[in-house]
Amino acid sequence: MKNDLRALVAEAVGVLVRAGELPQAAAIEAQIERTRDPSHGDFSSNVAMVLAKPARRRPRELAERVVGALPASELLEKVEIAGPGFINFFLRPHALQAVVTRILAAGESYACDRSGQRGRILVEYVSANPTGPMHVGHGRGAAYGDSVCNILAATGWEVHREYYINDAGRQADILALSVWLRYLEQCGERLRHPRRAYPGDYIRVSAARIRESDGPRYCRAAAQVLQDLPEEPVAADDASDTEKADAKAGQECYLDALLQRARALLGEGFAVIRQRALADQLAEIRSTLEEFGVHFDQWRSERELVEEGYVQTAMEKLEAAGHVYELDGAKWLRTSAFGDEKDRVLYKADGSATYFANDLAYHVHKLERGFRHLMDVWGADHHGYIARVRAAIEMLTGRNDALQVQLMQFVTLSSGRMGKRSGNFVTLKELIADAGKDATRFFYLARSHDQHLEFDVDLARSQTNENPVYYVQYAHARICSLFRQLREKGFTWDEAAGAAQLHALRASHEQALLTTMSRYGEVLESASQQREPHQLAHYLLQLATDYHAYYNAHRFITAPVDVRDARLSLCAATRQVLQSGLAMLGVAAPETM
RNA sequence: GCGCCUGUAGCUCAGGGGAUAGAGCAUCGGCCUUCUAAGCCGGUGGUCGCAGGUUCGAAUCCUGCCAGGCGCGCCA
Repeated sequence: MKNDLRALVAEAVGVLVRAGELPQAAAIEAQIERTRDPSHGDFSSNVAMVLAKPARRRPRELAERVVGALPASELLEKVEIAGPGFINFFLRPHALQAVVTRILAAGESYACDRSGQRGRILVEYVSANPTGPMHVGHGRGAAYGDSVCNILAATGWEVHREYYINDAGRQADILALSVWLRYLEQCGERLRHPRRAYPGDYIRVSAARIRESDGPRYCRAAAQVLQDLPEEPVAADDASDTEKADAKAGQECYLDALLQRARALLGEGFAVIRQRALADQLAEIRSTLEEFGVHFDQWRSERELVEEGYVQTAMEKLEAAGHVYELDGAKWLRTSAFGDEKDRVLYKADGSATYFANDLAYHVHKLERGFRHLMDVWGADHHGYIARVRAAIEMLTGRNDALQVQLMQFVTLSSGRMGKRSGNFVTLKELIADAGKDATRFFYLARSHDQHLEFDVDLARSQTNENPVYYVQYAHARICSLFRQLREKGFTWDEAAGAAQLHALRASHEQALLTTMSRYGEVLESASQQREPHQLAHYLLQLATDYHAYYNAHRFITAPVDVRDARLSLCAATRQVLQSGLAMLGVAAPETM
């Protein structure tokens, strides 16, 4: 509908351009917008005000000319010029009513384009390290990524959803070490758990599982483990910042020494423990995401990517292209030549690859698989990482527009629910168990991802009218209930009669509801282009508001026969849009509440 | 110090060049013998962080401050 009007205005402007009344290039600026105030019609255009200056004419006078050049359209009731030069379009009631027929005919595919003709896009999201349970920050990226994918897939994109498993590198080693040290504890050895090792109870669980299945095979005497190792440095509470930084660095060194010792004492056993520990964490992550209704087409292992040679190939190409140099024993990538603020290390002085080296190979591999568009969903703390990945992609493919990164701002929990001690944070699983999948997803998605999110746990878990997610779900359930009542009372909804009676839907509540429903496609498209599911969440709240108001103002089952079927058609169409929109957010549309 | 995000009603947030700035919660007052009151109707409440600038028009764009968050690793 918006596009129809845009075409009309463009045509009128074209006529004026050809008549020499407007400059050539001006036409592109024309905008059509929904009005805020119904007295301004359904849509308005600012074209006359925008073109006034280049045309050297007064806005209202120009508006007259544009309106005069407007082709006839059966969509329009009237066109008015108002305010400083707005052209306001009033739709004929029929144009609005027809949306009901279109929705009911299209069903769940209403306003959707599932052709995939816009191209293939690979969306990587969550990708939480399998070194512990998912927390509430990961949940935001999961809900966002999943919903954006739903929206993209409904607006012409062929979407591939991927989770990158960071199962190589130092963090995975530290996980393994942490599990092993707990395992030793459970074998009766007395060791102090390192401060920078993973502290959570889930580490003990993994350790116990290994002990149960493999027995004491990996047990070594504490004295042997700690032999010749220095004390772990500790900074006092009142230490200066530099002292604390020194202690932290020392603790990392201590951890590295322990890692080396673990490898020496365990041999192949260390890799076994690491794989077991990673598998445990990954299983926990998978089950959490399953509960959250988040699915992936592919889980891609960093370790496998390395083993399959993709990193090696990428590094050779970068070296061949002369982008790599050595300094202080490390291999560096000249990313600063491609917009990064400094060069980055690919291989550390100890010969091991950085996370960045593997990750850039992964991104290039994504492009090689035929995805022209890549989207990554990251926490805002990874902001500084964007430039180097873009730089690497550009070095290897010549493209600087391939990767779009969406940053999730931080999540905090309301009312002091944040766990204070590390390893004791609130997990996503706990949040879902507490507030429910639907409320959790809706709360995440109702806020712009650009905005720090204060998650109101008490509100999300409350089963009262204060909780906004129920407001939308209730509108859907209410309509379902209406049709149940209809059957119970021996009435039927005659859809054909409803279609023929649509002209009866002229009440202000009906007009408002019809207008909101006709916006669905525009909102979906905007949410898709902006990658902003929260637009859809807000739209659904508005749609529910319009429906509840309508429901309270009118009767349906007991309405006069000449309007009853039309009203029921309107209700059925509303239910369809609610259901489709909630599906985009991954929130259930219950039939009863 | 540099980079990114944010500052809008008491609280949580939409709106991100357009017409009198919106919603939910909170608060105050109405509406259930009739299809779910997890609902509806109405009232109170805002110098859009501050100061300049651009524009016919600025909460929105630009600059500078102020405040908060997050980064600035041979961690991932």
